[in-house]
Amino acid sequence: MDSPEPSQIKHTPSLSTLNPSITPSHESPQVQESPFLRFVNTLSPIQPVKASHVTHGFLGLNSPPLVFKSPRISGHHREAQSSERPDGTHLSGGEISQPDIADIGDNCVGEAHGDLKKLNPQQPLSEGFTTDAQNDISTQSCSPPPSVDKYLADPGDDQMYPVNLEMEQSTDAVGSSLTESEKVILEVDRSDGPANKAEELLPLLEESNMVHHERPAYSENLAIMEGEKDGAEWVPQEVTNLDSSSGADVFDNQHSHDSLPQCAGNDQRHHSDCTPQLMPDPIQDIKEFENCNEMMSTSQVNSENIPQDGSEASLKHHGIPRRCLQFGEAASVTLGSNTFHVKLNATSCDMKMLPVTASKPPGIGLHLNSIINAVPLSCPSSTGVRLSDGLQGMHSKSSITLHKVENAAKSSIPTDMDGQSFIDTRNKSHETDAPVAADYFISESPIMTESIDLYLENACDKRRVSPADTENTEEFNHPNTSKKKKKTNIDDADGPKGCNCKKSKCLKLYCDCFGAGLFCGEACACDSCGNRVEFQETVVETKHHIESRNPDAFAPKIVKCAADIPQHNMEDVDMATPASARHKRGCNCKRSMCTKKYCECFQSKVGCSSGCRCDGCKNAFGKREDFVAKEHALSKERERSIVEAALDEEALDDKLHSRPKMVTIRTGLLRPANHLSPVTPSLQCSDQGKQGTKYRLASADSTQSSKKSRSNLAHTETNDSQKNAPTGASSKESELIDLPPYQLSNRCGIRQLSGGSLRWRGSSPITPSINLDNESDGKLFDILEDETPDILKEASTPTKSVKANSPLQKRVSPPHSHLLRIGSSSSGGGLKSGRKFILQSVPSFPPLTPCADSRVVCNGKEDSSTAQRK
DNA sequence: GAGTTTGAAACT
DNA sequence: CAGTTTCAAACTC
Repeated sequence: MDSPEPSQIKHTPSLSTLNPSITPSHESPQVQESPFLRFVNTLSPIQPVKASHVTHGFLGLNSPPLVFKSPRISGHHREAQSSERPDGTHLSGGEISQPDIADIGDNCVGEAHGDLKKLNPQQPLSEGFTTDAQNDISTQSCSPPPSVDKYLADPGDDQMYPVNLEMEQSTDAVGSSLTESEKVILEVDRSDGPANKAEELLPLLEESNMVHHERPAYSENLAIMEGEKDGAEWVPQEVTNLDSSSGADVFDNQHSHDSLPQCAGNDQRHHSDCTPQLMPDPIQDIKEFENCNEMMSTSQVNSENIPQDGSEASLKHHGIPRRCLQFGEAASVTLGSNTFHVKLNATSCDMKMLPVTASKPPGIGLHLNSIINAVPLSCPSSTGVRLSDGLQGMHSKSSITLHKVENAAKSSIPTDMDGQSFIDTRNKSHETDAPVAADYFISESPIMTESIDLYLENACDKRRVSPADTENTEEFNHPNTSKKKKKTNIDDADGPKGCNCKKSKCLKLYCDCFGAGLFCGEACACDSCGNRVEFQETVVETKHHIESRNPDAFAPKIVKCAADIPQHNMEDVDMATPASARHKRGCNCKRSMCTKKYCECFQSKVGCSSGCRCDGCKNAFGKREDFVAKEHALSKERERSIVEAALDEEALDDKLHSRPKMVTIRTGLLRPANHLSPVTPSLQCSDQGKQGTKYRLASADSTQSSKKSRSNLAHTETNDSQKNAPTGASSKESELIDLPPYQLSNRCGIRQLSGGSLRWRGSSPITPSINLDNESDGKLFDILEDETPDILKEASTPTKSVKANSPLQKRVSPPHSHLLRIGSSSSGGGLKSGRKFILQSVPSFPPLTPCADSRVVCNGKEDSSTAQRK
């Protein structure tokens, strides 16, 4: 009781603030009296119950203390909770619960209020309160959690609610009695068993607290349920009332099933009406729950969620639960158990789809795994996607783990996480992507780079190590993952292979592990390895040192955009490279003829490109000669199309003004983005950087830009000689500066992209995709021209979505520098990730991007230089 | 498993 | 920037 007041105080405000609707019930009598509430009260008790859910949720919300209490165990735990419960309604379990229950049973909602009021003079009880009171009563054991429950875990929560309802009704039918409440208490302890199981199931890292809260309530409910069941069969009746379908079976099921998930499932079934909860399958529930947890743990919840939830409890804890809550709530809102379930899934799906910006950062840490998973789905376009993907991955993982987990203890969960990494390792794509993902993270949060790297490394280690570790991971275990695979590794199955460094201490790029940004692990057979977690500082320093010399040192060597490059791409097809990927730097093979793994291109399973300096290239994935020839051909075609387009536009100049985007190629040819269906040229970043020629694109509004661009015709094509020379474009850029704001904006976008190479994408030549060259960075956008078949080459080579070959294979490391550059380069928009940018017709780009800024951006040199330096 | 070959990375 | 050396992986036997 002591605690309740403070808790109440705390909670009250929060509640009111959070949900006006909620507040009325508990503390604001004024609100309570609202006609609506009255009406509700007048309604069948069932409805109030529904309301109760809400209230519970709030109560739970209100009761952060509960969270703190969580560690407590069963009986005491409960009491403490009850005492702490914010609402006066939450009287001490013994005292309040009994009378309350009696009241409820006898009087239903309205009367209960009075009783409750009496019981809790402290709090102003209102009619609205009654509903709450019921909730509280029913839940008293449970009530606190509701909010918590919701936040913590959907399933659990869901379960709780239905149970509560039943409890209430049961109490009514049975007739309230202290004895029952006592029983409940006693049984609660018993119920702990199941609850514990549930906890085990719960993957939450921190869940313990949360779980405890939920447990007691849940356990109590179960206990009550059981007790009542035993005592009387009313329960089924009640159930039937609530839910025609489920009925007694549910109880039976609950009975039989101690595990939460099961119960939850049952509950869900039962309470489709009253409570949203509902995961038909306990397993699914668990999965969902785990997913939520994972989500939470990994992503740490969106900021958005937090406010909504308004949970007072520790953010951390709540964070996870909140995620769950959202899902749960959404589901609950929607309703029927089945529907709910579906929706829950749907929501999860949606979540996947959603671009969760906030989540990213959080996710970084954990979950490289998730990231990795995510990556494959959609190359690196948007973090949101990744996350979502990651979520999916999470789901899959969780599902997988569940089976194991059910029997297993909590500890299993972490293993699962590891398992994820394993999964990743299996799939080449995943592995390869991992670094990419990391890159993205890095790009987005440069600060995180180091940590990210570590994660990656750790992940790698896990990969290597874990497979052996957990049986569970068997699935994930890569066949190659045996400790020292040195030479076993390989192509398709590329498992993580360890390095075998003898003299470099694994602190040079010679070391594949180091080069991939990974720590050496068990799989490595290196001597005097300095690339271990213990030596993080050294490793980091070394990395910095290397990057200082070569910013791209840790960038993925193979750049490819699987997603970005549509089959349509002539280049891709022509290139004959599998994923339309190319080695960033190109190989320098002299004797191997690019037919052996000595050749990085070959090893990466990509064709050689113009960037290669190989002799007698016979790369099975694409000969350099062929590549060049094709590029050349393509470039001509493009020119043609461009010219045509330009002509067309000229005719349309008047209209063009309205049109947002023209991409001007320095060749003087205008490319009407408009031609392309949506006027959106996609830009891709390509890393060829040093080697390749760099092309600059200037996009501006169709007419003006085109004109200007024409004036600017000077096309700067840089051959390999230009490698690092960011210089030159500035003068050209100046021209661009004059463009109207929106034009500028467009430019800026392009600039950000400022990739060196252009690439036409899409079936129609109209849609150009611009590849960003790391090196080209900030430079003016060069126009693709005939003269520059190389351009095409480049473009083809590295389309930007970075995809490294299996890191394990030969390295794919997160291109910090690369991404960072990009981000830096894009002063205005900050294209941090190597995303593909689509120039859309943005009629008037908000002046937000001041011309000056754009100009600055336009100066490729500066951008590039700064970016690289960064 | 030892030795050779190869080419990238590092160094001058 | 070119040339050389170092290094470790890839390859061969």
